[in-house]
Amino acid sequence: MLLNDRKYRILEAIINDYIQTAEPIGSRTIAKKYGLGISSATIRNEMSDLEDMGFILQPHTSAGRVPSDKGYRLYVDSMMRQRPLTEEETLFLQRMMINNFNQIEYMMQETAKAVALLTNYPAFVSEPYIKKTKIRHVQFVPLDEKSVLLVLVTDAKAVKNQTVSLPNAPDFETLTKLSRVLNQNLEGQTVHDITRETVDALFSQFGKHAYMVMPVLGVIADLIQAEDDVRIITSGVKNILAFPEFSDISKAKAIFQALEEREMLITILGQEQSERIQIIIGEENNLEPLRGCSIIKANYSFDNQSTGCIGVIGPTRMDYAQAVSVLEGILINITAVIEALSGG
Amino acid sequence: MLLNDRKYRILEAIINDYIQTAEPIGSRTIAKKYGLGISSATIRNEMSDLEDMGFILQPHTSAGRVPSDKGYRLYVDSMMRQRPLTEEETLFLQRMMINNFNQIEYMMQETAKAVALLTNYPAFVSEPYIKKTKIRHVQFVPLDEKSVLLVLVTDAKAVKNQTVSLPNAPDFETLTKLSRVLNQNLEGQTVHDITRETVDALFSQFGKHAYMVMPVLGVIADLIQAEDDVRIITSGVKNILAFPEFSDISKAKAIFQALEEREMLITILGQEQSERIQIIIGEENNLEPLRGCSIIKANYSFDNQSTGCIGVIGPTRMDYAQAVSVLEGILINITAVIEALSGG
DNA sequence: GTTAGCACTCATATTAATTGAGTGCTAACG
DNA sequence: CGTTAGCACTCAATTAATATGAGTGCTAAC
Repeated sequence: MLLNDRKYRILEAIINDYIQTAEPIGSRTIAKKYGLGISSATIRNEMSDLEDMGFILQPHTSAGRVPSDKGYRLYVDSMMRQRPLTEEETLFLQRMMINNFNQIEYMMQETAKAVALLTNYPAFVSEPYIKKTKIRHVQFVPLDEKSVLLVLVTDAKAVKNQTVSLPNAPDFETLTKLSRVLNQNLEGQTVHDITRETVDALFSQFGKHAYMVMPVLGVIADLIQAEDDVRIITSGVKNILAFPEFSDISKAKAIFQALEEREMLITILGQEQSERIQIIIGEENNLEPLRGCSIIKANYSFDNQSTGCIGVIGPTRMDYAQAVSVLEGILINITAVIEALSGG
Repeated sequence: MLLNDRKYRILEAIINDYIQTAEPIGSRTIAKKYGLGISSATIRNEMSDLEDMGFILQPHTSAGRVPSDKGYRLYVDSMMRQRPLTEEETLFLQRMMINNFNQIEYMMQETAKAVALLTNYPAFVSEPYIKKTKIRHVQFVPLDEKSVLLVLVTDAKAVKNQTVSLPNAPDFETLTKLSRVLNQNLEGQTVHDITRETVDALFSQFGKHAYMVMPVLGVIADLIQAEDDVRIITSGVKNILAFPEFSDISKAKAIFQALEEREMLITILGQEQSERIQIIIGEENNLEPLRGCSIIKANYSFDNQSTGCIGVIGPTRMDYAQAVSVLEGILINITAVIEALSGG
């Protein structure tokens, strides 16, 4: 059952208006505000049809109409108009990314902040996820008599470091040698690649420093383990307070609660990653605490191997066009920056 | 004008009750709930006196009484009873600190989280602050053909790293040599200590890799600069939503706003650091957006050189005893952990 | 000095009345 | 036949009127 042009335009007016005002909208208002050239009575008839079709609904008999999830779905699928980012916005994003390109954690943090700022919705970003992180380089850095810093660079160029406590730490020269030994044996491997033979080799090549082998391998395993966990960062959660939908403190609290729970976020992010940008409207997500919220997420990938996603969450009445535009802009710019920096 | 025992006990009852219920309390309730052995009429007379003295006040003529800032001041200065942390709480804190001792940033983050969790108030932690960070160790770590990772360890054992982009990066051997050169020239210095002579020396000792000197020094300067900035981390800001004082969304929003502004936080933290634990009640702080809030902060120091503070913020009616207990516990445990790890 | 008793105050809760945005239906119109 | 004017009807939200009750201060008696 297709919508005729008039119904289509009326629905469009209702949704646009509701996204802006959060108030149910009536026939008379539509007639006055959106010059469609028909009377309010006609609009009433059409609205009655739209309601039967399930695109809009009435909070109560004497109120105006409000878009339903199905209505929003139609909207995002076929009537929403995206706008490209302004030059300013693009510049802002690019500058941020270039500044933080080498520190993946800051980059995520800053990206989340940027998205929250540009959309005015709470934003979340999941770190690039690689199934099996490989060791690209390990190196000791002297710290003091009883500890050595171990720096680990992964194949995704993430840099991690952790102190290894030892009864007494070797000097700079020795550490340099040991660093070389470590690299010769471990470079290019995942934690699971490390065999008994490798460990044996390390023990013998470390010579009188063999006592270091196990602590060091432990730290490496920990660091990679931590790297293999998906990290999720949120920003601007307080933005939710600006929407009348959450003027009831208990609802606001529920959102805060939800966005603080890792499990919840992972569930959100986990859903299929096929599309470039995915929109989950209202009841389409089946997480109890997030009923009445919509989620927009953009899946990005990195070197064709690590993937992650960036998204925002808001009331079902959120400004989809705006949010999608920003996320789209981020995707484009991430790609651009990565290419410029790694390709150039 | 000293309070007699009876007035003292009545005031105590009022404050304790108000901290718990957030409702003005009347004479009859005090008589019934807190068996002081006197009638409500007597209590009324005493309360009238207490009001004249400025310890309590009446929101309106026919309401009960509420403690004034002056009342709270008396309370925290002389009638509040601290309780030691439970064994569980202590264990929780110590475990957290030991786990994160070597990664100062995580440690701060986790400390803030812990304080927020134990007190149920928003918490903030400022990073240990050293006026002039000294270079303890610098080292190159190979990354790829066009970049080298620079790892910097400061005298506070903070580890920082940043990629240096170069037209073509030297190999491992060379980097090791250059690392040594760098250390010989820079160890123990602050950024301001670096003289023209030092730079000249680097240029000549770097030989054909002299082109690296300026980029490297730039990165070092940046890292130390960033380190010299005070960082402040907050956690559990949403806890504020649990208090009826902030059930008005706009007030909650103001707090969120305030705690997101670095400047504001620095002002809070900046105030005199003489006392071990400092309590700022209501109007005693003169930051407009935080009117009606109290702040409790604990100043810690680290190796007698770096200092910072940990605090919570809440309604003036906050549970001072509880919050002070937790902060006191943290101070004790920080010291204990530091001594155990560095001394042992 | 303490307390019972009473008149008084005033925020809050309750109820009632009013308003007005919005609907659906019907009948007339081009 | 599709469109529209008109009208009766609905119901959340606003306003006004009223009642309630927790609390006070004061006075007079114990």
